[in-house]
Amino acid sequence: MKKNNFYEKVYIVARHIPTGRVTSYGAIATYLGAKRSARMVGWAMNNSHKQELPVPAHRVVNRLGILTGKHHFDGVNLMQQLLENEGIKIIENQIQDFEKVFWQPEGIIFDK
DNA sequence: ACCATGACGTTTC
DNA sequence: CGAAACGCCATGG
Repeated sequence: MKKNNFYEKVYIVARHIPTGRVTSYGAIATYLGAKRSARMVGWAMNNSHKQELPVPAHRVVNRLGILTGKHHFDGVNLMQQLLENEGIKIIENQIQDFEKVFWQPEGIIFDK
């Protein structure tokens, strides 16, 4: 993991997700200029736990607002609990009112 | 350079 | 609705 551009950005963006809001892998990828690399974003999340700074990966879901990556957390309920704890309603692994809690990356400052 | 992998996305069945 | 087939692309062996 020496990559400092793509992953770094992904982590930075993820850390900018406001509490109680969520975004999608595709949104992040698009914001980073590689809209076709949503998979990379997901993969970055996979490595996110290795980062020193905490990355709220639970606030990143797929474009349908489904917690596809929940299996990568401690328990399959952790991700959902974290989100619900922030006021997000989830039913059957799917975020309710996804459009309302969706957060589009913007105004992010990439340190570097 | 080639091949495999993947927390995606879209389309099709 | 669920599964599968593609497409896409960065990363690592």
